[in-house]
Amino acid sequence: MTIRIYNTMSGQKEAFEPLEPGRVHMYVCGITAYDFCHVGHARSAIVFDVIYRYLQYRGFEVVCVRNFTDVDDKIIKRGQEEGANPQAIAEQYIEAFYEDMDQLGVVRPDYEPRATQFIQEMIELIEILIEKGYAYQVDGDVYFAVEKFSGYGKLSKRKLDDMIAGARVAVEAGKRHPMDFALWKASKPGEPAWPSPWGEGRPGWHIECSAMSSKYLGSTFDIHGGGKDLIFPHHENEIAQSEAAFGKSFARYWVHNGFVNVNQEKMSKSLGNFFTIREVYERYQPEVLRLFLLSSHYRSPVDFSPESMAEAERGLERFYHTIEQVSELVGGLPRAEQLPTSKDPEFNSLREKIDTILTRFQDDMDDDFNTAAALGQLFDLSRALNRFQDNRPGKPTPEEKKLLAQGGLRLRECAKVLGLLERSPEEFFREHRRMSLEMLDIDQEAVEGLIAERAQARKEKNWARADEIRNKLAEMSIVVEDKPEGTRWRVKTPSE
RNA sequence: GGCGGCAUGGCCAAGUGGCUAAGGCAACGGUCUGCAAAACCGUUAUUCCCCGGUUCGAAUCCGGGUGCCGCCUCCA
Repeated sequence: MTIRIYNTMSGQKEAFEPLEPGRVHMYVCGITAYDFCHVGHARSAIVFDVIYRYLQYRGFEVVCVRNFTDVDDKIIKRGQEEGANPQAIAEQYIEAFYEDMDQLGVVRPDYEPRATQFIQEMIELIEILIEKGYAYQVDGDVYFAVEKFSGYGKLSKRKLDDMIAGARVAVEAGKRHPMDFALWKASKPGEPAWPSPWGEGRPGWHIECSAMSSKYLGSTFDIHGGGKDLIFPHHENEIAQSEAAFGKSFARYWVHNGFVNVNQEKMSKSLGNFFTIREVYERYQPEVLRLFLLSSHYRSPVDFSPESMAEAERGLERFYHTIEQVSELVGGLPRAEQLPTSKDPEFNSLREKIDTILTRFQDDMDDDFNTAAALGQLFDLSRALNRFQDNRPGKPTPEEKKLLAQGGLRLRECAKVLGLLERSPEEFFREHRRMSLEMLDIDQEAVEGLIAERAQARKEKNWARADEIRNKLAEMSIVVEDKPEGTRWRVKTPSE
């Protein structure tokens, strides 16, 4: 079975064959560091994090590059507004980006270059483009001449004529064609500037990705990714620059993630309907956001809402509950072993589920990284594990324990590829409780006092009193669970 | 105006030519429980926006319609 990837260039799923067998070179467009990241950025990061993890899981040696744009109009503007140096602004938001991403469990790519570290390479690239007649200089600016590149529009499926027809295109003096874009911009006083053959200036946005990708991955590489909104003009322009300069085809598979919506509309700065990642962390654990975002296919839009986040939270509780139960029963999860055998049909039914989970998971993931379907397989296994334990009220036999342990282990093995269930259940539930109590402003000791009081009442079989306390706790959004070994409690979040 | 995407049960969401249309959430009934909760079992789409067509056979392909969204300016 091979991996199939939807390629924006062809508009179809294609069998994935890297340029060099066993090795994958991928480049992902990162952020422009001028503000805190929102849920849309989180989606992109998570989608490509999962692709990165999965390709490694499938045995590829992956070299992944994700850039930071640390020089650009928005950063400069922000600097002016705050009276700060643009470089400091970029630094500050790159730092914030790492804080957000680390919590989300996004693995760091192999290389994370910043545009300003590659000024010389960009200048060299622009010189090649001028030499080859693809670019021209006007005063201190250099533009790419889109008409010279015959393939312009092949990724976004547009024709130059159509583009100018409907849209208002910035009329900039000196451009030969309205769609020509800047490779180099002359800097105004007070703006960041680097010396160049065309005078003091700074690079245009698109050129950095062409320069950095070729530097780390070669002029032709396997996967290029980013949000759907980058297809035009950013990726179209990258193709034009790179293919014009190197005379070789650029990225082989173009992967684009869909948007995060709010009430069916794209989450964006301009609409003001965005939630920063750190705002989300005030109410939910980062892992909840991750599960939510992976519950839909990466190319589909997802609607961000309290309801869907609550749903993801319940889903996580379910998974961790299963792992907790299994761990308690078998005493931690040991190493991977062969699955034990038995003649018992129930045993074999679970054994079958466990035996096939890895291939079922892989089949779904191979099909264009279908995380939603893959998660379905994991929920299915989770339920099977719960069922088996539920139907064995007595002590499990050593063989049964072994089977359950392997089931728990494999559940985690698959989840890990999605960046999920990497913590202990205790940690998850503790954190869940802590956040809920804080949000509802409930005192933990008060709750525990009432629980103890109720335990006493129950001991005396004073059910009326016990229920009275339980009702009181319920009003505080506390749900109790009486277990043979004692009473547990959890906080019911308002959205539940 | 140009280009592209989406429409599946109460909600979320897989499935893109053929076994009983995954899975999650919610609801209801049951098992368990002092009663609950959690967990488990069962029930909830003869049907996949509408109308035509192709086919032995379509949610899946083609044509038309309706609705929603995105890109064409910075954007993950």
